[in-house]
Amino acid sequence: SVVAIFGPTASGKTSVAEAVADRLGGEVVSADSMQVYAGLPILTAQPTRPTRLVGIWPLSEAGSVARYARIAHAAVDDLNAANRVAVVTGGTGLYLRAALCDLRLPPAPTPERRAAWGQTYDRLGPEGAYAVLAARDPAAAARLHANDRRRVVRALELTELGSSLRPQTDRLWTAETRLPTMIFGLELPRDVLASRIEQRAREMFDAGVAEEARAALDAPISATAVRALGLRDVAELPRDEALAALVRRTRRYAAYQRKWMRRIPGLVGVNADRPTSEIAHEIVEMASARQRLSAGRAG
RNA sequence: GGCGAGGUAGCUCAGUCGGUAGAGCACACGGCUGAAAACCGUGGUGUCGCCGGUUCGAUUCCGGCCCUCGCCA
Repeated sequence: SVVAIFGPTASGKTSVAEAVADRLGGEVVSADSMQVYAGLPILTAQPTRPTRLVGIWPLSEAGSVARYARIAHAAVDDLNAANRVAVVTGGTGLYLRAALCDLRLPPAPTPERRAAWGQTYDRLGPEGAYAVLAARDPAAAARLHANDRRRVVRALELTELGSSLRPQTDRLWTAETRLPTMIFGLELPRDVLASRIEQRAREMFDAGVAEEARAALDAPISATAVRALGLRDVAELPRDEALAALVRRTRRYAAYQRKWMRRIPGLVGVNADRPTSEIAHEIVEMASARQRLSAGRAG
Protein backbone atom coordinates (compact mmCIF):
# COMPACT_ATOMS: atom_id res chain seq x y z
CA SER A 1 0.00 0.00 0.00
CA VAL A 2 0.95 3.63 -0.38
CA VAL A 3 0.95 6.56 2.01
CA ALA A 4 1.24 9.97 0.39
CA ILE A 5 2.20 13.20 2.13
CA PHE A 6 1.64 16.59 0.55
CA GLY A 7 2.10 20.08 1.91
CA PRO A 8 3.60 23.50 1.21
CA THR A 9 7.37 24.04 1.20
CA ALA A 10 8.90 24.35 4.63
CA SER A 11 5.95 22.58 6.24
CA GLY A 12 8.25 19.80 7.42
CA LYS A 13 7.19 17.20 4.86
CA THR A 14 10.61 15.58 4.65
CA SER A 15 11.13 14.90 8.34
CA VAL A 16 7.54 13.78 8.82
CA ALA A 17 7.80 11.45 5.84
CA GLU A 18 11.03 9.95 7.10
CA ALA A 19 9.53 9.35 10.52
CA VAL A 20 6.41 7.77 8.98
CA ALA A 21 8.50 5.55 6.72
CA ASP A 22 10.60 4.39 9.63
CA ARG A 23 7.57 3.51 11.72
CA LEU A 24 5.75 1.74 8.92
CA GLY A 25 8.82 -0.09 7.70
CA GLY A 26 8.81 1.68 4.39
CA GLU A 27 10.72 4.14 2.34
CA VAL A 28 10.25 7.70 1.16
CA VAL A 29 9.69 8.28 -2.55
CA SER A 30 10.08 11.92 -3.56
CA ALA A 31 7.46 13.69 -5.69
CA ASP A 32 9.28 16.91 -6.40
CA SER A 33 10.07 18.35 -9.80
CA MET A 34 13.24 20.09 -8.63
CA GLN A 35 14.62 17.74 -6.00
CA VAL A 36 14.95 15.12 -8.75
CA TYR A 37 17.87 17.15 -10.02
CA ALA A 38 21.39 16.72 -8.74
CA GLY A 39 23.41 19.89 -8.29
CA LEU A 40 21.05 22.10 -6.31
CA PRO A 41 20.75 20.30 -2.98
CA ILE A 42 20.61 23.50 -0.91
CA LEU A 43 18.26 25.54 -3.07
CA THR A 44 15.81 22.68 -3.55
CA ALA A 45 15.97 21.72 0.15
CA GLN A 46 16.83 18.13 -0.58
CA PRO A 47 16.64 15.63 2.27
CA THR A 48 20.02 14.84 3.78
CA ARG A 49 19.44 11.13 3.87
CA PRO A 50 19.43 9.23 0.59
CA THR A 51 15.90 9.26 -0.81
CA ARG A 52 14.40 7.66 -3.86
CA LEU A 53 14.04 9.99 -6.86
CA VAL A 54 16.11 12.74 -5.28
CA GLY A 55 19.19 14.05 -7.06
CA ILE A 56 19.05 11.57 -9.90
CA TRP A 57 18.97 13.78 -13.00
CA PRO A 58 21.79 16.04 -14.13
CA LEU A 59 20.78 19.69 -14.45
CA SER A 60 21.49 19.52 -18.16
CA GLU A 61 18.55 17.19 -18.76
CA ALA A 62 15.02 18.34 -19.41
CA GLY A 63 12.48 16.79 -17.09
CA SER A 64 8.81 16.09 -17.59
CA VAL A 65 5.88 14.60 -15.71
CA ALA A 66 5.87 11.60 -18.02
CA ARG A 67 9.51 10.88 -17.41
CA TYR A 68 9.04 11.29 -13.68
CA ALA A 69 5.92 9.13 -13.64
CA ARG A 70 7.76 6.15 -15.12
CA ILE A 71 10.47 6.10 -12.49
CA ALA A 72 8.01 6.88 -9.72
CA HIS A 73 5.80 3.93 -10.65
CA ALA A 74 8.89 1.73 -10.80
CA ALA A 75 9.98 2.86 -7.33
CA VAL A 76 6.52 2.33 -5.82
CA ASP A 77 6.12 -1.09 -7.44
CA ASP A 78 9.57 -2.07 -6.30
CA LEU A 79 8.74 -1.29 -2.68
CA ASN A 80 5.34 -2.89 -2.99
CA ALA A 81 6.88 -6.11 -4.27
CA ALA A 82 9.17 -6.17 -1.25
CA ASN A 83 6.16 -5.66 1.01
CA ARG A 84 7.35 -2.26 2.08
CA VAL A 85 5.22 0.86 2.30
CA ALA A 86 5.96 3.59 -0.23
CA VAL A 87 5.72 6.97 1.48
CA VAL A 88 5.27 9.23 -1.54
CA THR A 89 6.14 12.76 -0.45
CA GLY A 90 6.61 16.02 -2.25
CA GLY A 91 5.42 19.50 -2.98
CA THR A 92 4.82 19.24 -6.71
CA GLY A 93 1.12 18.53 -6.95
CA LEU A 94 1.22 17.27 -10.51
CA TYR A 95 4.11 14.93 -9.76
CA LEU A 96 2.40 13.59 -6.69
CA ARG A 97 -0.71 12.74 -8.68
CA ALA A 98 1.44 11.28 -11.43
CA ALA A 99 3.22 9.04 -8.93
CA LEU A 100 -0.01 7.79 -7.39
CA CYS A 101 -2.08 7.38 -10.53
CA ASP A 102 -1.60 6.32 -14.11
CA LEU A 103 -2.46 9.59 -15.80
CA ARG A 104 -2.29 8.09 -19.33
CA LEU A 105 -0.61 11.14 -20.74
CA PRO A 106 -1.06 11.84 -24.44
CA PRO A 107 1.84 11.26 -26.85
CA ALA A 108 5.19 12.92 -26.29
CA PRO A 109 5.92 16.14 -28.13
CA THR A 110 8.36 16.11 -31.02
CA PRO A 111 10.80 19.03 -31.03
CA GLU A 112 10.27 19.80 -34.72
CA ARG A 113 6.48 19.90 -34.65
CA ARG A 114 6.48 21.84 -31.42
CA ALA A 115 8.77 24.43 -32.96
CA ALA A 116 6.60 24.56 -36.07
CA TRP A 117 3.40 25.12 -34.11
CA GLY A 118 5.17 27.65 -31.95
CA GLN A 119 5.99 29.61 -35.08
CA THR A 120 2.42 29.29 -36.24
CA TYR A 121 1.23 30.69 -32.93
CA ASP A 122 3.57 33.65 -33.19
CA ARG A 123 2.65 34.29 -36.81
CA LEU A 124 -1.11 34.14 -36.34
CA GLY A 125 -1.13 35.72 -32.92
CA PRO A 126 -2.95 34.35 -29.87
CA GLU A 127 -6.44 34.84 -31.31
CA GLY A 128 -5.52 33.41 -34.70
CA ALA A 129 -3.78 30.36 -33.27
CA TYR A 130 -6.64 29.81 -30.89
CA ALA A 131 -9.08 29.91 -33.81
CA VAL A 132 -7.08 27.20 -35.56
CA LEU A 133 -7.19 25.05 -32.43
CA ALA A 134 -10.91 25.66 -31.99
CA ALA A 135 -11.43 24.32 -35.51
CA ARG A 136 -9.17 21.29 -35.08
CA ASP A 137 -10.03 20.33 -31.49
CA PRO A 138 -12.93 22.28 -29.98
CA ALA A 139 -12.92 20.26 -26.76
CA ALA A 140 -9.29 21.11 -26.06
CA ALA A 141 -9.78 24.75 -27.02
CA ALA A 142 -12.68 25.03 -24.61
CA ARG A 143 -10.43 24.52 -21.62
CA LEU A 144 -7.71 26.95 -22.69
CA HIS A 145 -7.25 30.69 -23.03
CA ALA A 146 -5.80 32.10 -26.27
CA ASN A 147 -2.91 33.71 -24.38
CA ASP A 148 -1.82 30.37 -22.93
CA ARG A 149 0.81 29.89 -25.62
CA ARG A 150 2.34 26.82 -24.08
CA ARG A 151 -0.90 24.87 -23.91
CA VAL A 152 -2.34 26.10 -27.18
CA VAL A 153 0.84 24.94 -28.94
CA ARG A 154 0.77 21.62 -27.12
CA ALA A 155 -2.88 21.11 -28.00
CA LEU A 156 -2.17 21.94 -31.66
CA GLU A 157 0.70 19.47 -31.86
CA LEU A 158 -1.50 16.76 -30.36
CA THR A 159 -4.13 17.25 -33.06
CA GLU A 160 -1.52 16.03 -35.52
CA LEU A 161 -0.79 12.95 -33.43
CA GLY A 162 -4.35 11.73 -33.42
CA SER A 163 -4.68 12.73 -29.80
CA SER A 164 -6.07 15.58 -27.75
CA LEU A 165 -5.06 17.72 -24.84
CA ARG A 166 -8.48 16.91 -23.51
CA PRO A 167 -8.12 13.48 -21.88
CA GLN A 168 -10.69 10.76 -22.48
CA THR A 169 -11.10 10.35 -18.77
CA ASP A 170 -9.91 12.79 -16.17
CA ARG A 171 -7.49 11.11 -13.82
CA LEU A 172 -5.74 14.19 -12.49
CA TRP A 173 -8.60 15.52 -10.42
CA THR A 174 -10.14 12.24 -9.32
CA ALA A 175 -9.33 10.01 -6.38
CA GLU A 176 -8.23 7.23 -8.69
CA THR A 177 -4.91 5.61 -7.74
CA ARG A 178 -2.86 2.66 -8.97
CA LEU A 179 -2.65 1.11 -5.51
CA PRO A 180 -4.61 1.54 -2.29
CA THR A 181 -3.44 4.95 -1.15
CA MET A 182 -4.03 7.32 1.70
CA ILE A 183 -3.12 10.96 1.14
CA PHE A 184 -2.29 13.36 3.96
CA GLY A 185 -1.86 17.12 3.69
CA LEU A 186 0.26 19.02 6.19
CA GLU A 187 -1.54 22.20 7.27
CA LEU A 188 0.09 25.20 8.88
CA PRO A 189 -1.20 28.68 9.74
CA ARG A 190 0.06 31.17 7.15
CA ASP A 191 2.08 33.25 9.57
CA VAL A 192 3.84 30.19 10.96
CA LEU A 193 4.64 29.02 7.45
CA ALA A 194 5.84 32.50 6.49
CA SER A 195 8.32 32.62 9.34
CA ARG A 196 9.55 29.11 8.59
CA ILE A 197 10.09 30.07 4.97
CA GLU A 198 12.11 33.09 6.00
CA GLN A 199 14.20 31.13 8.44
CA ARG A 200 14.90 28.42 5.92
CA ALA A 201 15.90 30.95 3.28
CA ARG A 202 18.43 32.45 5.71
CA GLU A 203 19.84 29.02 6.42
CA MET A 204 20.19 28.40 2.71
CA PHE A 205 22.42 31.45 2.37
CA ASP A 206 24.48 30.43 5.38
CA ALA A 207 24.91 27.03 3.75
CA GLY A 208 26.13 28.62 0.53
CA VAL A 209 23.21 28.66 -1.91
CA ALA A 210 24.65 31.60 -3.79
CA GLU A 211 27.78 29.67 -4.76
CA GLU A 212 25.70 26.60 -5.53
CA ALA A 213 23.41 28.60 -7.81
CA ARG A 214 26.28 30.30 -9.63
CA ALA A 215 27.95 26.95 -10.24
CA ALA A 216 24.69 25.55 -11.61
CA LEU A 217 24.27 28.45 -14.01
CA ASP A 218 27.88 28.16 -15.17
CA ALA A 219 27.29 24.61 -16.39
CA PRO A 220 24.86 23.44 -19.07
CA ILE A 221 21.37 23.61 -17.61
CA SER A 222 18.06 22.53 -19.14
CA ALA A 223 15.03 24.76 -19.64
CA THR A 224 13.26 22.87 -16.87
CA ALA A 225 16.05 23.02 -14.30
CA VAL A 226 16.72 26.76 -14.74
CA ARG A 227 13.22 27.29 -13.46
CA ALA A 228 14.21 26.22 -9.97
CA LEU A 229 12.68 28.79 -7.69
CA GLY A 230 14.94 31.78 -7.16
CA LEU A 231 17.93 30.30 -8.99
CA ARG A 232 18.72 33.46 -10.97
CA ASP A 233 17.99 35.83 -8.07
CA VAL A 234 20.15 33.89 -5.66
CA ALA A 235 23.05 33.68 -8.11
CA GLU A 236 22.99 37.26 -9.34
CA LEU A 237 21.59 39.63 -6.71
CA PRO A 238 23.38 40.99 -3.65
CA ARG A 239 22.62 38.89 -0.60
CA ASP A 240 19.91 41.05 0.97
CA GLU A 241 17.98 41.44 -2.25
CA ALA A 242 18.45 37.80 -3.11
CA LEU A 243 17.15 36.75 0.27
CA ALA A 244 14.09 38.97 -0.06
CA ALA A 245 13.42 37.67 -3.57
CA LEU A 246 13.79 34.06 -2.51
CA VAL A 247 11.40 34.55 0.40
CA ARG A 248 8.86 36.32 -1.83
CA ARG A 249 8.94 33.61 -4.47
CA THR A 250 8.78 30.83 -1.93
CA ARG A 251 5.74 32.38 -0.30
CA ARG A 252 4.02 32.59 -3.65
CA TYR A 253 4.88 28.97 -4.31
CA ALA A 254 3.42 27.98 -0.96
CA ALA A 255 0.18 29.73 -1.91
CA TYR A 256 0.13 27.74 -5.13
CA GLN A 257 0.65 24.52 -3.19
CA ARG A 258 -2.20 25.45 -0.87
CA LYS A 259 -4.45 25.49 -3.92
CA TRP A 260 -3.30 21.99 -4.84
CA MET A 261 -3.92 20.85 -1.31
CA ARG A 262 -7.54 21.97 -1.58
CA ARG A 263 -7.94 20.27 -4.93
CA ILE A 264 -6.30 16.88 -4.37
CA PRO A 265 -9.15 14.40 -3.98
CA GLY A 266 -9.24 12.32 -0.83
CA LEU A 267 -6.62 14.37 0.94
CA VAL A 268 -6.82 14.19 4.73
CA GLY A 269 -5.66 17.37 6.45
CA VAL A 270 -3.21 17.07 9.33
CA ASN A 271 -2.20 19.85 11.68
CA ALA A 272 1.54 20.29 11.16
CA ASP A 273 2.09 23.01 13.75
CA ARG A 274 3.53 20.62 16.37
CA PRO A 275 6.47 18.26 16.85
CA THR A 276 7.35 15.94 13.97
CA SER A 277 6.92 12.82 16.08
CA GLU A 278 3.34 13.74 16.93
CA ILE A 279 2.45 14.40 13.31
CA ALA A 280 4.08 11.16 12.20
CA HIS A 281 2.29 9.28 14.97
CA GLU A 282 -1.10 10.56 13.88
CA ILE A 283 -0.44 9.70 10.24
CA VAL A 284 0.75 6.21 11.12
CA GLU A 285 -2.33 5.66 13.29
CA MET A 286 -4.70 6.73 10.54
CA ALA A 287 -2.90 4.75 7.87
CA SER A 288 -2.86 1.61 10.03
CA ALA A 289 -6.52 1.96 10.89
CA ARG A 290 -7.34 2.20 7.23
CA GLN A 291 -5.22 -0.85 6.50
CA ARG A 292 -6.88 -2.95 9.20
CA LEU A 293 -10.23 -1.89 7.83
CA SER A 294 -9.45 -2.96 4.29
CA ALA A 295 -7.74 -6.16 5.50
CA GLY A 296 -10.89 -7.00 7.48
CA ARG A 297 -13.02 -6.35 4.45
CA ALA A 298 -10.81 -8.56 2.31
CA GLY A 299 -10.77 -11.40 4.88
C1' G B 1 17.58 76.51 13.29
C1' G B 2 17.86 77.91 7.52
C1' C B 3 17.16 76.19 2.47
C1' G B 4 15.46 72.34 -0.84
C1' A B 5 12.64 67.79 -2.02
C1' G B 6 8.83 64.74 -0.56
C1' G B 7 4.28 62.35 2.38
C1' U B 8 -1.36 58.83 -2.66
C1' A B 9 -2.78 50.74 -2.24
C1' G B 10 1.19 46.01 1.63
C1' C B 11 5.90 48.17 -1.40
C1' U B 12 7.92 51.51 -5.41
C1' C B 13 5.62 55.34 -7.67
C1' A B 14 2.13 57.87 -11.47
C1' G B 15 -2.03 61.21 -11.68
C1' U B 16 -6.11 64.55 -11.03
C1' C B 17 -5.27 72.46 -15.52
C1' G B 18 -10.71 71.36 -8.84
C1' G B 19 -15.75 66.59 -10.14
C1' U B 20 -13.31 61.35 -4.00
C1' A B 21 -7.70 57.96 -8.12
C1' G B 22 -4.20 53.82 -11.32
C1' A B 23 0.36 51.15 -12.98
C1' G B 24 4.19 47.49 -11.76
C1' C B 25 5.39 44.24 -7.93
C1' A B 26 3.02 41.91 -3.69
C1' C B 27 -1.65 39.61 -2.35
C1' A B 28 -6.40 36.87 -3.31
C1' C B 29 -9.18 33.68 -6.38
C1' G B 30 -9.77 30.46 -10.79
C1' G B 31 -7.61 27.32 -14.69
C1' C B 32 -4.14 23.50 -15.86
C1' U B 33 -2.94 16.25 -18.36
C1' G B 34 4.89 15.13 -21.57
C1' A B 35 8.20 22.77 -19.24
C1' A B 36 4.01 22.20 -13.06
C1' A B 37 9.35 25.62 -8.17
C1' A B 38 6.45 26.16 -15.03
C1' C B 39 2.44 28.55 -17.59
C1' C B 40 -2.49 31.21 -18.42
C1' G B 41 -6.75 34.13 -16.71
C1' U B 42 -9.74 37.40 -13.25
C1' G B 43 -9.85 40.85 -9.09
C1' G B 44 -7.85 47.35 -6.61
C1' U B 45 -7.50 45.92 -1.27
C1' G B 46 -7.20 53.59 -0.39
C1' U B 47 -9.27 58.88 5.79
C1' C B 48 -4.63 60.72 -1.39
C1' G B 49 -0.03 63.02 6.28
C1' C B 50 -3.23 66.31 9.92
C1' C B 51 -6.18 70.94 10.81
C1' G B 52 -8.40 74.97 8.67
C1' G B 53 -9.57 78.49 4.28
C1' U B 54 -11.54 79.44 -0.78
C1' U B 55 -15.40 76.67 -3.62
C1' C B 56 -21.69 73.91 -5.35
C1' G B 57 -17.54 70.45 -4.81
C1' A B 58 -10.50 69.98 -2.46
C1' U B 59 -6.47 64.30 -2.81
C1' U B 60 -5.63 68.61 -6.35
C1' C B 61 -5.49 75.66 -5.04
C1' C B 62 -4.10 78.73 -0.36
C1' G B 63 -2.41 79.01 4.98
C1' G B 64 -0.72 76.57 9.29
C1' C B 65 1.08 72.19 11.63
C1' C B 66 3.34 67.18 11.88
C1' C B 67 6.68 63.58 9.76
C1' U B 68 10.76 61.75 6.33
C1' C B 69 15.12 62.60 3.32
C1' G B 70 19.17 65.80 1.53
C1' C B 71 22.33 70.12 1.87
C1' C B 72 23.92 74.26 5.03
C1' A B 73 24.58 75.95 10.02
